[in-house]
Amino acid sequence: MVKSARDSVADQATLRLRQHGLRPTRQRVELAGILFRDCDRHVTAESLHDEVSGAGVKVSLATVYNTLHQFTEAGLLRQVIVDASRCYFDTNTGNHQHFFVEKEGLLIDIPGEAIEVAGVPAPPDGLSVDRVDVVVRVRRG
Amino acid sequence: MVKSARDSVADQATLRLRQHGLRPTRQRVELAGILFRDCDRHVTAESLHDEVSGAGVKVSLATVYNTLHQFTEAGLLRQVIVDASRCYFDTNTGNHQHFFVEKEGLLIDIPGEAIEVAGVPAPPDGLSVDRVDVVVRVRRG
DNA sequence: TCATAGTTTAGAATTATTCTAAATTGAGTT
DNA sequence: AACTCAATTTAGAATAATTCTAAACTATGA
Repeated sequence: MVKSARDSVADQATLRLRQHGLRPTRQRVELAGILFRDCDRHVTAESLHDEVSGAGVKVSLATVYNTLHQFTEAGLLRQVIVDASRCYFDTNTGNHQHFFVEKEGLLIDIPGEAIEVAGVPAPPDGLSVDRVDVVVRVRRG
Repeated sequence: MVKSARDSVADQATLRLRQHGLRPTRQRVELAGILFRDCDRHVTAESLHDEVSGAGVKVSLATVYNTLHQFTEAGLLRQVIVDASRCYFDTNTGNHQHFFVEKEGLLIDIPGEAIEVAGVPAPPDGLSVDRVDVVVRVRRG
């Protein structure tokens, strides 16, 4: 029996999970496989659940939520807040910003080096800057 | 009977509502009075409902939601998206950005002239920029 | 005063998310 | 391979913010 491409994705995922102190369960390996096989993905819990279910894998929605949060804690994902009603997770954890097509719920990365935010005043006393998020809201047409 | 300060706030609110094609109902006048009496306020539906209720005025939460959206449509308010679970409304509709203290749900305005965002790439084909939002996430300490 | 379209409201419905407690499982022992 | 046990998964209930619905109310112009 030869190793399939799928096995290699799973192996990569398993390794990555172990490196981040996460036990590589079947569910986490499947989700990590989907999330990190390709680059720069933006998912919601629902969209990821649909995707993994569509691939014939049985993972509960609760586990998708748990896993997204654990991956975020572990630094494998980053949360993106652009919509009051949905929470997005981004596989790109580096310095970058986003275009957001509200109507379609579509996020597009903007390289961090491209954008520069100048003139941010010092925050009021007792506060320190955590990070600066830029959302470029765009629409068709 | 002399005119009270409260009446004058109500008169201003009434005028403003008429100017924007909104019928000045008791509820809308009360809410507009609270929102626009002072400058630069940031509210959620819940916080505004608490505030108006606390002032002894009876307005349903549904009406607060309706009113916030109508005011936004009319250009009297602007929505601010900084939190995945709550929706904020800002009485400052001009060009400006925000500090956000996540733990406290606190928004602080940054004048639009202060901040400059440079290097935003052209959006992908078929998309045009609606606006650019900057959120400076800050924390105590 | 009347008519009526616009508005308000209580409560039900919806949506995204989190919680709970019981069942299952991964991984290190024996 | 069987055993143990803490970590994980899960179905379904619970929560929270928001929206919807349909009936009651009200501002306004005739």
